[in-house]
Amino acid sequence: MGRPAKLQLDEVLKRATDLFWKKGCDCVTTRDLEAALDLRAPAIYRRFRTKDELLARCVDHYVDTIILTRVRRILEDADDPLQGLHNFFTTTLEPHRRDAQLRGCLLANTAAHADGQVPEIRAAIYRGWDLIDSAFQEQIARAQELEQIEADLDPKAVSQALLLSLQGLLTLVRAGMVDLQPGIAATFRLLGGRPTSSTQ
Amino acid sequence: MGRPAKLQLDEVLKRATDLFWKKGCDCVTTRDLEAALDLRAPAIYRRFRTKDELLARCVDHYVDTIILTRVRRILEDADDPLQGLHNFFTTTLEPHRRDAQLRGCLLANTAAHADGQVPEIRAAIYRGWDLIDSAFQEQIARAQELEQIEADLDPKAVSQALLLSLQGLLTLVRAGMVDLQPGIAATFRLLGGRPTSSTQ
DNA sequence: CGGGTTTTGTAGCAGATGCTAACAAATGAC
DNA sequence: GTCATTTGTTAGCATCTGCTACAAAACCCG
Repeated sequence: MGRPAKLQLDEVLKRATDLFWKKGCDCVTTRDLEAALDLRAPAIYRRFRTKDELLARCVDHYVDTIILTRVRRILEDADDPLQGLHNFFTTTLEPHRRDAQLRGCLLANTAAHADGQVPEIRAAIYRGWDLIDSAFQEQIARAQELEQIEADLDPKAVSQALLLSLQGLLTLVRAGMVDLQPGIAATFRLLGGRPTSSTQ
Repeated sequence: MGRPAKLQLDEVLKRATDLFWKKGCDCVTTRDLEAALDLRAPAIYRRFRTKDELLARCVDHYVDTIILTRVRRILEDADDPLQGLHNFFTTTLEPHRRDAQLRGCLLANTAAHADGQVPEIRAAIYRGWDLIDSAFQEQIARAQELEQIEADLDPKAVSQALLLSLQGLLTLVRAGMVDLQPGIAATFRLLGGRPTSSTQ
C-alpha cells in the first residue's frame, strides 16, 4: 500500500541513463534530472542517496543493457572471432558518423571523468570493463584456435591492449577527432597479421 | 612604465599548469588559482579572458615543456626507435608507481574532459596530439628502415593506433587501474613481432 | 470515513563558482 | 611633485548546485 510511484525503478534508470549518456555524465545537474524524470529532487533523493550513486546505478544499467547487448550481438554471435572484435571497434564509431552531437559511450565517458574518488562509480566502471575484458579474452582464445592470432600470445595481455585502444578511441571521438578508422585498421592489421575488412 | 608585475607570464603559466596538472584540470577553481598564483581574481582575469583560456595556454605550456622534453629525450634520442616508442609508454606509468596520488598527464586529462566545446582548449589539445603523432610517425618510419616493423604498414595509421593506446592508457591509469604493463607489452609484442624488453 | 503508509511536490538553504565594478598602489616621463 | 599608465586588491554580485525540512497527495485496510 501507499501512494503509487509515478515511475518504476527501471523507467527511472532508463531515463537517467539516457540523460547521463547524451548530455555527458559531468554536465547533468539535479535540475536536469528533475526534468528528465518528471520528478522533483526529494523524490529522486529518496531512491538514491546521492547523485553519484544514481550515476553508478546508471552505469550498471548501461552495462547490463547497451554493452551486454553489443557484446552478445557483435562478439559472441560472430562466426569469425577476429572479425567480431574488429566489428566491435568499428561499430563503436558508427553512431558518430550519423550524429556528430553524440557523446560516445557512457562507460568510457564516466571512466574518463572518474578519478576513482567515488567508490560506487569506480566499482560500476570496473564491472563494465570486466565484462568487456572477459568477452575480448574469449574471442582472442577462439581466434587463436582458428590460427587467426599467434598462439603464444597471452589472451589476457592482448585483451588489455585492446581495452586501452578502445578507451582511447572513445576518448578521441568524444574530443571531436574524426577519422579514426586508420588507427583501428592498423590495430587489427597488427593483431591479425593480414588486413581484416570490416563488415557492417 | 606602469606598476611592475608581481609574476612574469612564464611564472604564471608554470604555476597554473602545475595546479591544473596535479589537482585535475576540472577540479581547479578560481580560488585555487588565486592561491597558487598569489594573485587575486581580477589580476588573473586581466591577463586571461576566461578560465578556459588560461587552461588552454597551460596545455600549450605543458606541451611545449613536459611533452616536448619527453619526446626528445625518450623518442628522438633513442638509438633503437622501437625501444624508444616502448619506453615512451612504460615511462608514462613510472610516476604513478612512485606516487599513486598523481593525476596522469595534463594533456590526456584535459582531452578526456573537453567535449570540444571550448575551441581554444580543443586547439591546444590537437596541437599536443599532433606533436606526439609526428614523433611517433618518425620513429615508426625509422623502425621500418631497421626492419623492426613490417615495411608495408602505414606509419600514419600505426601512429594513430599508438595514440589511441596511449590515451587509453592514461585514462585507465587516472581511473585507478594498476597493472597495465601487460597491455603495453602486448601492444609492442604485436608491433615488433617479438618481445621487446623495456629499458628504464 | 479515518488511520497508517508510502510517495510526491513546495520552497528554500548553504555553499561554491566564474567573474567584475571600483578603487589603491607602483612605476616612468616630464 | 604631477600625470598617465599599468598592475594589483577589496568586496561582492549573480548564478548555479547538491541536497533537505516540511507538508500535501494517493493509495490500502478496517
